[in-house]
Amino acid sequence: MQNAAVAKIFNDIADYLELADDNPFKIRAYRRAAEAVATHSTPIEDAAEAGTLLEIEGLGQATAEKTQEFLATGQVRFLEKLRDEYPLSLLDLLHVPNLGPKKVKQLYRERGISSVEELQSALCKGELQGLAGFGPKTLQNLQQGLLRMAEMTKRLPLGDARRVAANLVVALNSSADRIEVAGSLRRGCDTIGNINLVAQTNDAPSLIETFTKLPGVLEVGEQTDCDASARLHTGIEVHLHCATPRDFGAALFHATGSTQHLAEANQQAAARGFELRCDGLYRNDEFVAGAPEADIFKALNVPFIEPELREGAGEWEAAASGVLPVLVSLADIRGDLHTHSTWSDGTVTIRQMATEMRERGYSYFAVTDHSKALVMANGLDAARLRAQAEEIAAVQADFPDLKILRGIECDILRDGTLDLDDDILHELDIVVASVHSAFTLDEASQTARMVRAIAHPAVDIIAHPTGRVLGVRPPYMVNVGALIEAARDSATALEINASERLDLRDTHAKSAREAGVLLAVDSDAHAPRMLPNMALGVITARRAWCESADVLNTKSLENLMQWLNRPQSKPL
DNA sequence: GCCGTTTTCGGCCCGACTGTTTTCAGTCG
Repeated sequence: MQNAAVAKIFNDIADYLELADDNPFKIRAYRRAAEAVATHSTPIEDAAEAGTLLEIEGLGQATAEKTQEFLATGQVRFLEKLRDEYPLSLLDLLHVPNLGPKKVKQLYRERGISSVEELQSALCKGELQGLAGFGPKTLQNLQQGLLRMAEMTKRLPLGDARRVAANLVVALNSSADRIEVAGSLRRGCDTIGNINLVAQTNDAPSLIETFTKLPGVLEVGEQTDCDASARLHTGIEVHLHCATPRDFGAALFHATGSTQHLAEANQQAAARGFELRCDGLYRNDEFVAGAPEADIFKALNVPFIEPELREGAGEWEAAASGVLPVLVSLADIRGDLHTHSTWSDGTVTIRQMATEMRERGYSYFAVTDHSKALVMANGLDAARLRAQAEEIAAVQADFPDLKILRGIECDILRDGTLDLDDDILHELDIVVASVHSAFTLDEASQTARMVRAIAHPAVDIIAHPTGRVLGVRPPYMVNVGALIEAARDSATALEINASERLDLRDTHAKSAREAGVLLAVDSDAHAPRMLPNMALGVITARRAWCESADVLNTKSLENLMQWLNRPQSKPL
């Protein structure tokens, strides 16, 4: 499957054209082509072979030919020519926050800066002082941008890490009896520093050799008889630990962590007269349990603690006193309350989305396109929103078992008022409200703004409440505690946005749940390929100790409709 | 560069914000 490789070609071309200050619509066309290829559900080489590339929306004559050329020769001459003009490392500079194509080009032309490292060095040495357009504030912003980028690129977002790990497991599966993902990835942390794998095998040396020779491996680190580390081309480090059938469960338990959870596990074991070693649970030097992992909990006479709870945050006490939550699972999710269509910036029609939702087995979903303030996303005003109602009704007629809720993702304006008038909001089945502007307000203003929106009687859900995008943007400054209080007082749900954000994050979601605030786990899908992200949101909800009843969209349609018509205690 | 049609050209993605200016360029969503 070459879709990702072809998409990268088009994105690189778009980056280069941006540097060259080319026609912005041409650049957009390449980005669209990249998106179209990346989200194409079958291998692009199949379409190329069948001669149906032009049938893919977003691909035209030029991009189809370049796709063919890449598949045939492994390169695209047009891109090679662009590469001759600018060094490859220049593209990395485009990803520095606060740095766009114009300034990247200026830095390259006037200071010879062609990489992130060179920019860092020039900033440190004060070499950019006096450069036109680079005043003190800009230099400070660049310094902060570099810091943010360094922090973000060190860790992989959960979704990306899961894909990398899944590929590794597939690649190694035939060489081992069994392979499991462990570490922070198994616990479902929002970002992952390194990937831990535990394998069951009787031939560790040969598995380790296979592992270190995988095509994605950039450099091999330390090795022992049963452990190996390697850095992948993507920069992420992978640890492989080999265990025997006898101690596989203990190895998985230890590799899963967290450090705090393991420290408490040792205390718990000791208190019961056991000793927890790397290869199993012992009593008086006698092996008691080592596999499966669940046997260790059984021997300690506590219920199994789900990996998402293993953070040393009270899970051992809860287990010992029999009050561990029955965590929400993906199977509990009955619908998706935050999705987009071609009416705003989604890639598929309401009908196509409905088909996807039915395939996922949902009983309902909400069409929540952007509101008019988000001009770039072609946000809807009241007139278009009313026109959309007709299309929803028409599609609904063909989907008797799937309720399509009429909704909006309404912008919360700078002063906390909503982007649309009350009369149109009250016509809708569901109102999701969120912030897409003025991220730099101070904490008090941002909090007041959002609290005002939360208290609005028409608002049902606050989407991505802290505004972060994993690996892209940190949260804005806001008092989450105050948001939770306001949400509780007005019976407003807070979202765990499952795509690219994981916002609310686990700890905040836990506080919300403890305060009695309902959480909505939503995909915020702009394309069908984003629907499976729901799993990431559910993992985050599990890390927040959520049971099914804590999550709004586990409700049956009937109960959901009842909740949407709830009386809100606080008037505006 | 893609797309749709009024069909081989013209429209497509625009406004807010910031920092640097002294009337606006660059970046971002």
